[in-house]
Amino acid sequence: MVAVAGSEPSEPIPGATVARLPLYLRGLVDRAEAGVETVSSVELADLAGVNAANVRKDLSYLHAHGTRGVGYDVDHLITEISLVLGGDEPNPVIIMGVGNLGRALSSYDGFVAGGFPVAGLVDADPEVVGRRIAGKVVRSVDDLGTLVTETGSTVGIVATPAHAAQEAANRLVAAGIRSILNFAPAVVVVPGQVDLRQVDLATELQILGYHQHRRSDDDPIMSRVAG
Amino acid sequence: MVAVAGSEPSEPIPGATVARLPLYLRGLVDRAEAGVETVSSVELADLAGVNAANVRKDLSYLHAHGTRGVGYDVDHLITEISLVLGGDEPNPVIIMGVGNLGRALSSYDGFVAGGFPVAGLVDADPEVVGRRIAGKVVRSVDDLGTLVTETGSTVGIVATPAHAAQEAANRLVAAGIRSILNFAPAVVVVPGQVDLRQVDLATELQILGYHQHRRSDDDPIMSRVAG
DNA sequence: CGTGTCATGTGAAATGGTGCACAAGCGTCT
DNA sequence: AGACGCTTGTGCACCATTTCACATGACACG
Repeated sequence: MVAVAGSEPSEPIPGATVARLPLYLRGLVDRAEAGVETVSSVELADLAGVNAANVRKDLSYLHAHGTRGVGYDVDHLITEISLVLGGDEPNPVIIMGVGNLGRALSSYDGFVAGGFPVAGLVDADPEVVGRRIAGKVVRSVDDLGTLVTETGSTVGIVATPAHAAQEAANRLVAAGIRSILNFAPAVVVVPGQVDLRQVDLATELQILGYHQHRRSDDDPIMSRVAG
Repeated sequence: MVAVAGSEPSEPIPGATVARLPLYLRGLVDRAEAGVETVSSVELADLAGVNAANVRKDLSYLHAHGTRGVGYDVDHLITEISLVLGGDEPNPVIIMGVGNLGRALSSYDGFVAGGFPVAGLVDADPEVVGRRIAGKVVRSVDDLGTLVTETGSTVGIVATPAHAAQEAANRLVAAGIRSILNFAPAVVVVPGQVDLRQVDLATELQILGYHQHRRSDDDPIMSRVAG
């Protein structure tokens, strides 16, 4: 059961680490633009808002080693992390659903900057199909297959209403999409080969709500102690 | 050092559990609308996409007990979870920054449905201030204090560009906001009494990118085994 | 009223992640 | 050349969370 592979066994990186790599990357790019050549794990930890030991352990999973007494080479680390996060080439995405949220995402700069240019917009509503949004013509769901192959997209974003989310995901999968980011407030099920992440805006607020509600229960007493 | 409190010591609920409560709530509301009276932990687990034992343990933290052999009372559970998540009353929110994302969030239905109506929009750009978006007039950052007290808001959403995020958060805190949801791709620091959650759209895609990139390395070999 | 079936509630093991503390290594300065 | 200061890399212990497995209890039916 040992790796028989050809190129790289590439030890699996813990999920928690992967989730932090983009943060590091952002901090590093920032520093690179400021002309800095090296960063210590402490600086990077500050930049990302995490513990320094955590940073070192995270980076030890990549093959990007630092220099003791000096720190990490900024440029080298940037290329190393970029490589781990989806290769070096841009990864075009398809957005399903151009309602309020879909439209906002279509022109979200962060996607392009992160290497995920928006390659196409798709909507089920015939009213919307054909209209030009953020410089792109909205395509019909029937064109999804062609759109995916044309653009070579492998990532899909679901920004439909909740009731249409599963259907949208199904179509994306059928069209050959490998990764889906779901913004619809609905649980979506996909086959095992497909990677799915959920971003639920209302849920985030509700989580905040818990802590706030909880605090206001205790505050009358606690504020005298902790204040 | 035992609890001296008046009303409820309210044992702290684990963060991971709190993050799942909104999911349960959504599933429960769905079932309630379908006229169902009781759900089992297995059904609820399906609805939320988690393990059934996990559901039971989560619910055991609330005081909502189920009935053995039957399941949980849907209505009772709904009110119980709603109560834990920020009380029963709606919690108005202020949105800082009405760019693409801010505008989309202003008219996002899920917020109202989740008990978080948008109470006000704020922007730093004098061009935008005074304009009407999603039925609300955009206010100046200088009016933030008044806006917060007027509306009784306790939650703030940061939807500004990255470079303005920390400043926006600072102002929210100064205005008395207790919870902040940050959509800007920047690490924001807030005082300890303030609760902060980060939602980073580009980061989510990059995380997906890792798995996809990783898979395409292994796939030629793995697909024969796992397929 | 007794029995069977079903679903909850929970102890305990397994897993995953975090953070401390320290040894090892690199560069610099004298 | 030698010593010192700084920073990495990591073993280890701690904590949170997940999951299994099972005893406990409720309901229904004969």
